[in-house]
Amino acid sequence: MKPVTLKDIAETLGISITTVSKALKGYPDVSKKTRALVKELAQTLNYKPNAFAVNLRTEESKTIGLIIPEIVHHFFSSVIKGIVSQAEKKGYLVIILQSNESFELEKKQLDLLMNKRVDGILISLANGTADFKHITDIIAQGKPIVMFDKIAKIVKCSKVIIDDRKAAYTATQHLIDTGCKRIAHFRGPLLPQNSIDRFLGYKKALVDNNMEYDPSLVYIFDDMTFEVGEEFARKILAEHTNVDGIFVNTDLVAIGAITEFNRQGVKIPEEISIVGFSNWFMSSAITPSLTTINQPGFEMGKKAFKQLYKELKAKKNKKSVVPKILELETSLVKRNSTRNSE
Amino acid sequence: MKPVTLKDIAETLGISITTVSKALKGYPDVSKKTRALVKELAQTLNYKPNAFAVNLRTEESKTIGLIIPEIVHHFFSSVIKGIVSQAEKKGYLVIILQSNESFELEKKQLDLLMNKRVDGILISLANGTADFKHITDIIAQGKPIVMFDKIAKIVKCSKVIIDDRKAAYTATQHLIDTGCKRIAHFRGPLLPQNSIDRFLGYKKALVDNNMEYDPSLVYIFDDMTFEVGEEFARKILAEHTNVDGIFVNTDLVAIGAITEFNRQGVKIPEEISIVGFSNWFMSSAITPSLTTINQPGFEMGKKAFKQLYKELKAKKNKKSVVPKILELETSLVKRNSTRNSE
DNA sequence: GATTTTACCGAAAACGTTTTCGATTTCGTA
DNA sequence: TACGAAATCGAAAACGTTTTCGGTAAAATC
Repeated sequence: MKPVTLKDIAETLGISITTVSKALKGYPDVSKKTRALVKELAQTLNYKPNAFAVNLRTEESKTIGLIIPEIVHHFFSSVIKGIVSQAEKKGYLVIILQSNESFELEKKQLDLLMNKRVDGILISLANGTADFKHITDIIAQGKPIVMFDKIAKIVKCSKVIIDDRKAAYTATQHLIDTGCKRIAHFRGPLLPQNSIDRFLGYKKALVDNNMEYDPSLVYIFDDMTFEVGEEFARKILAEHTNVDGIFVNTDLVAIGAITEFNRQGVKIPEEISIVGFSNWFMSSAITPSLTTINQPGFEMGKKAFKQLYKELKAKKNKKSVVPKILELETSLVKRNSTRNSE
Repeated sequence: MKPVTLKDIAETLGISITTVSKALKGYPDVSKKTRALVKELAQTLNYKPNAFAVNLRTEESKTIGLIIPEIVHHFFSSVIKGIVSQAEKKGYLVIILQSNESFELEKKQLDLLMNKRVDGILISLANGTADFKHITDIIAQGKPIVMFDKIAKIVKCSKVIIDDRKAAYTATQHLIDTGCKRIAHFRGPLLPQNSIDRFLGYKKALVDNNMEYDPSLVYIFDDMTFEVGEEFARKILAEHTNVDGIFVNTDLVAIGAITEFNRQGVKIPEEISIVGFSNWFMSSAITPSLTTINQPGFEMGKKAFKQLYKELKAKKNKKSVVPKILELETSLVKRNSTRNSE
């Protein structure tokens, strides 16, 4: 009934606990014979080291924490998958918590993870997070932490991101290249860096092409829902009949807009061209299929863990690490919601 | 630098470690005065109990494991969210692993969790899992485990499910009630219980209504993708021109089919009515919106954890638990992919 | 045969907590 | 004053592992 321990093996073999431990861990100072004996008995008794004891002794749990704003979200769940798959390969398990886009909750979850003494932390910031003391405190304690996607530029730690500004620039430029003259932007919330950068990329593309930047063409939404896309599509039709292109912060909203335009008989891309962001799998399914920016979530998760792993290793060897910014490549996926560029 | 321990507090206060521990944990045999002193110092020193030591001593980690076939999936990510949110309320953290619908991986992940000595396990079986020794072994060891969604009826443990057969029956009956005379079924893989039950519900509805059950109208798919929906829609049009209703195993595939029918100019619901399964949020977004069965993922996650929690408590009090089958209510969500029932 | 080297083993401390149980002090009451 | 009860405290064991360090026995060297 009780799980078998080193002591059990030692006693039945008439040797010391020390030797058993060393035999199992491949220490050189134990004879071939006893090593074989120990390993065999451990096998037949189905011995599994008590993780709690190992944790206490080694001061590490081979467990990392992950804080994410929202689990039910295609992009984030892809990231989770990337993290979990990579962590598993290196023998790490991952504890998931959700901040629900709340700063307060984010702090609380971080605290939980620290109390559990996870070896390291992966985090994508909540939209509302503007104060970073909870993060810098952790860094000060020497606990490895890496941010991804929704990051804070000001905080000194490793990050894995995409170049939102460049990607948004590319998206907007594509609208311009395919003949759009008046381009609106469905922007995300005011705060998170992504949202800001995508907006800036949009704006810069306009300016670089000598097109007027008109603030009234920027629609801000807090909730990234399908319905918001529908609503903004209606607004555009009502308020700006001359708009012939829209760069949307995220695919889901873009698809909502497409649905509404379809319903109203507005021709895409002839009358209005649309570019989304994320390359959600539904964007190739909708009619017309959505031109969008591919945002590699799975890859981001993998890279984020890999970086954290490096820092965990470094910490073990008492080496210091210089924070690293990993920028993943994005690409424009041309589909049928924009015209052909000649 | 080093985290503060009970010893640190004891030494600066000139009392024993025992008393400090008792003061913090509210034992009655410590005076108001020292209790206050200890608590205050603990506060100012920001003392956090070493989770590793607590784990070792108490033989529990306040951590549970969760194994899921696929993280990037709307239904499952809803379940995850339900589990995590509920677990957090009770002070539990959750470790997520993914079986990738592989039996071998499932076994391996279960092993990992057992080695980590999680307090309990939540699992939704992989499609390929037909042998359950890895599960019963765990039950035999007295570790609480509860299954959800994709379960094994034969295994004696608590489960939280929906009545797939009944829901499928309702869905099919709705097609019949709205005038469909020849109803096809896009069925999931052969193995998992859900897939079987939904098929059986479909079949029973036909028989109960004196309609012919025609095996050639049942299309089996292994991958639940949008593309499969498109493909089967084409097949239906090619092979069975008289089909006027389809009950589809899952919304994503149904939406693929709708897209293809739209493309081909087949009128929904006039020429072909469609009912899906899951109530994925996109099913209200597509045109025509999809009539479907609402499958409460978040709720399922919550209930699954609650049941596990009960069993964890029971185990602590050395009480035995009788496995419980929790059946969640589903409902038919009528939308525009089926006709009005008069 | 004496000495050094090598191979092998185990005692013991340590990680930080929880909890039992016995010891001491304080208090109330006769 | 004396005695029992109540209040308060601490020593010590225990959880199971890892690792240092010293010790003994065997093998190698001269």
